[in-house]
Amino acid sequence: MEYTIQRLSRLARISTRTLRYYDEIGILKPARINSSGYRVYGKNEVDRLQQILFYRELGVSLKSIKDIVTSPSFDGIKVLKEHYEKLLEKRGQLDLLISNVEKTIASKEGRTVMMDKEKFEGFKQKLVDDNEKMYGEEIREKYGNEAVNRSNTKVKGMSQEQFDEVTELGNEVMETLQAAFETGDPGGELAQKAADLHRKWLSFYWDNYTKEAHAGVAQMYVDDERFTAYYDKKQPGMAVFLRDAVFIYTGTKR
Amino acid sequence: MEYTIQRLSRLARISTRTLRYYDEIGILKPARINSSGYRVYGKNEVDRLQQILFYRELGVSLKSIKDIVTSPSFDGIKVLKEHYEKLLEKRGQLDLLISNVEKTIASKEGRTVMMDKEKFEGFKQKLVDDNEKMYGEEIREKYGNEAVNRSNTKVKGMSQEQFDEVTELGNEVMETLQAAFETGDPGGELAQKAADLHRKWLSFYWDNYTKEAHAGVAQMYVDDERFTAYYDKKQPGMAVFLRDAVFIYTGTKR
DNA sequence: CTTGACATTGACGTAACGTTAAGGTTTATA
DNA sequence: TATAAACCTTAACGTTACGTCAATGTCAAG
Repeated sequence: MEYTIQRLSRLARISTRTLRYYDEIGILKPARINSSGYRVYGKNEVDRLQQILFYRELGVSLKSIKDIVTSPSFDGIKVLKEHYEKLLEKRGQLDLLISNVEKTIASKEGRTVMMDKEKFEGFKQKLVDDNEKMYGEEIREKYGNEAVNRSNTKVKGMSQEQFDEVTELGNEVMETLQAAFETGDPGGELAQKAADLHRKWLSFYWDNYTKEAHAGVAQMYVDDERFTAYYDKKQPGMAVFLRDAVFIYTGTKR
Repeated sequence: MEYTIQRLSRLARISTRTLRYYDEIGILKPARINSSGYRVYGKNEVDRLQQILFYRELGVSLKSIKDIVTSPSFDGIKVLKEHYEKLLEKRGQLDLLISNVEKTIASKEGRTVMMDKEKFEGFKQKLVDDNEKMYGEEIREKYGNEAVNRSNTKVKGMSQEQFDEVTELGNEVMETLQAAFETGDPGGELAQKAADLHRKWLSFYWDNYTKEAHAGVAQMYVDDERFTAYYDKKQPGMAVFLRDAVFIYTGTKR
């Protein structure tokens, strides 16, 4: 049995455009072209289309499908498993999203939209709380940074502009640090830039900066798991890398 | 505080391209353009960007976000709720997909890929089973279609080409029926075409066609909930509509 | 005065098709 | 047999939310 493009399209419940597209990208060429230039599909093509649609149904990209159907002995199961992992991740994200939307609707239904001002206050409060957790008695004693004592009040007194600025700076530190991390050299240009940005960032919270305190904090990032978790979030080993960079920056020897 | 494009981009952790794009599509214009043609953003823009990113985080399209942020009194909660429904549906589909992929991996791991031939046999067997369920003793008696007796054997004897053809025809019936349904007129051109296609489709299963049997089957679609469920799957009321069309087609009076 | 960091607009690329547009071919019907 | 209806072709733009050059202008620092 031979099929014109439309007959095949109706059989498979897809558009003719799709079939032409599949021809174009080479995942399903017609068996032959007749004298009028019409595409003619045969049994093999029907089978192949079925395979394609099967994988498509599973959400596999056409690029991956191409790999599957063009190489006869391709490991379809491997592709499927990879795809499966992606799907699970996607569902995790979706779940998170859904719960966020739920919360938002609930809070909006209760009262009017939280004002941005309030949001900022919220952010600031959170920062203070985090600091409180971080610069607890024990850590303070251990590293002796009396300068951090006034950190909290300083944050609370920040204007929104200052807050914006420090937020931006914090982002910059992370960005630079990530780029530096990829070079693998804590004494390199990028890493030193990151250390310098980190100093600037710290200066927002501290009244007076000293190399010793800076190095102390850097060491703390490695020793205290709450900090390590934060810095290693994106890349494991980042906290150690930052410490090494800061040590070099401040001229501290391990 | 005023921001250049890059400072704002770093503050919000997005690219400058994104900000230019938001300007382009009009969801976030800069406060002003300075003498050098640079974009200058102010406090209001920061606030607005925060809103935009908030909704973006929730997966809302920029088009919808535009509606939200441009009209000051727009009902953000309504948009969120609609979006929420979509998300739930999406998760449902995703769950289905995941379980399908799971099953596929499991079955592939057990034995080699199910051959297409086998698939067709599977489809055919399913069709026979469905028919068996549908044309059960009680229905047969009620409508007296002795012709459908041989339906099953006929299906089993089909070649793949015939099978393809009848599948296509079945699809066509549904398509036409849907289009006709939208016109709302069972006596209209489209509906009569659907009835005619339905006759052709039936003829694949029947040895001899009669108007009376055709009308009987059409009535059965309405009386038997298994059929009704099938035809009403896409559009409630479709079964009744098809019956009416077939009644007109066959000249049967209700 | 040069260099580097930053800014601009413009335009192509992405994934998987949908949708015209302009024009040839086959089939059905009067 | 003429013609209309149905079907085929390629070409090319539109879709989403930006990423990524390219070519060029501006500004602060050394």
